[in-house]
Amino acid sequence: MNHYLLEVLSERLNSLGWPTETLRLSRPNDSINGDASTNIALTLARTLKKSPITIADELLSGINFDKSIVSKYEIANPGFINFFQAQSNLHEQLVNVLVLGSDFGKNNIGLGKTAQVEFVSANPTGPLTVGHGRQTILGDTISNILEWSHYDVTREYYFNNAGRQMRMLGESLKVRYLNLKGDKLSLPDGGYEGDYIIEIAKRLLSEKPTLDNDSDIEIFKSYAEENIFNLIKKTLQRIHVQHDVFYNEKSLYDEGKIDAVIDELRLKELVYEKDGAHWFKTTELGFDQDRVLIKSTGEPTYRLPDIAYHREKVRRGFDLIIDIFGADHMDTYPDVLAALNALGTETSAISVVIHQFVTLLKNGEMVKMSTRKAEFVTLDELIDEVGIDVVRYFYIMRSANSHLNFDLDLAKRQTEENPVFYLQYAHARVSSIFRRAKQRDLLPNENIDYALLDEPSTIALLNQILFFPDVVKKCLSTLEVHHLPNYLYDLAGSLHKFYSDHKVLSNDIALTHARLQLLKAAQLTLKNGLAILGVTAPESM
RNA sequence: GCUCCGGUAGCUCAGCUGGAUAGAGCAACGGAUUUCUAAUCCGUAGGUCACAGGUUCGAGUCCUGUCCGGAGUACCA
Repeated sequence: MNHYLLEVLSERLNSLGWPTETLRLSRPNDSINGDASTNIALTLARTLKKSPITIADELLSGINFDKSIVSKYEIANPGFINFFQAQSNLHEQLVNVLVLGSDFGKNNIGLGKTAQVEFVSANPTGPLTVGHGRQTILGDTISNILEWSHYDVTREYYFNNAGRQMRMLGESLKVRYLNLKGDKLSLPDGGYEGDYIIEIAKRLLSEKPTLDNDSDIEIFKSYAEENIFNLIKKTLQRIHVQHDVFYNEKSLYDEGKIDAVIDELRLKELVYEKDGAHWFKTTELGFDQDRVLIKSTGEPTYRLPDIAYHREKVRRGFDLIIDIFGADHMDTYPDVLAALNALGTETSAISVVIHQFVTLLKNGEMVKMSTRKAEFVTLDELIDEVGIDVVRYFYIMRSANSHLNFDLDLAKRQTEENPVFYLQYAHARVSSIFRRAKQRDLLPNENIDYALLDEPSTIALLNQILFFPDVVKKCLSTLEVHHLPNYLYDLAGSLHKFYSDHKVLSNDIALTHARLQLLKAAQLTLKNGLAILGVTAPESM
């Protein structure tokens, strides 16, 4: 109906010579105000110098609405125009949903386009923590939304296995290894204290028992890296997150991409030397302080490879490039974008999604998290406690802009009053009805009398179902995926309400068939939505 | 100091590009089950949308300022 309304309304506005820019339709909060509403008369009042009511009158008087689409319209104070959708039109759309089936909710916005989503990107220094979890699920869900919009999506994990951190990791493993052999060495300053290092040391000892203090640190480093990466990948696999590309920062060095960036920035006179370090003249680009690109030790900071990496992403030709960062990386990307712009690289394809932190509450107290000090709860532990579905749902049910309070104790004990179960239960209930229907040989009927679907909670459910594609589009355009779980929760609510209002399988065969069609649509919408979230839609619970 | 995010019911949070009487869940209280799964449904109660100005027909939503909480402001990533 909305398409139709926008079309006839703008046509009428044009013929009156009135501006159409502010023409919008919205869904009234209260269905008493119709199924669609426009404030066009209010917005035109000023420029036309007429009362909104008069404008609305004039506007509507020249339109003959198609009765099979718009059953009724009215002008409401102070000047809204409300439209009521014809039920037959609603029922046509229901049929359409059923035809689309598992494609219902998809759109073609990304058809023929490519997208790259970079997320997780944790360096292999320790297992994924509860903190990484948010980004992991956020990135994967955004990727799913993109795929639902027919983008060709590359999920990418960017990592760095060189530098100070990794050396420290190697040192830490070496110490733990030698400890196992009886050596009383203690961890270096800033070493990794986690027990997982000891586990890896044990494994290394059994595989290569002859290493000693003089052994090449490289052996320890690469062994630690390999083991930790396997750990990370196993965790990702558990929650069904699969990256297409693991991009090693090192390749940027090997292929001369890093040198190219610094050379070109130097040519632009945006780099200077001070105290033995190479500085990026960001003040010249509008920032309040300059940044180090290459430390006095000769090692680049993360900033330089980040610039090279992003430049490379743009070169790879993606139509859409999405970076998922935690709030702690807030400061890094403006510099990177500024550098790219200075280098003449187009940055309009790049979007950055910043998510706020996850605060973990344990026994009502905040747990401080640090990988190095091993003060953290791993993502694996969380999955063990609450399960994959709950983990995936919890991480994205809230806006990425808000801090996420993850109360561990609550999450553990809450398994029965969890929103995700509310959703799944709705799906299972419907499945149960279909099992019963099958037992009674209520097979799909070709002549459905959709006009029988006219009770309030039925119409409400149908409207809710039809809203799904818009929600997907909203998630896409805003990259805020929490709208989806919120929507699905409401959908489940409409479904539960319908369930308690109406018995589906009854002696009224015609009505039963009509309701089964509606349920089929509701079920597939839930299923499609849950699929985007990566949450299972159980047949029974 | 500066940059970014948040401040909405006792708690955790929604609130679509400004719209009509600000909504859920949890917690509290009351009700519904000879019925397709009660992990459900219905009802009651709970609000100065941090505060103060501004913009306009209209502001939780936009602008300015203040206060509170968080993140950053590294030759860590």
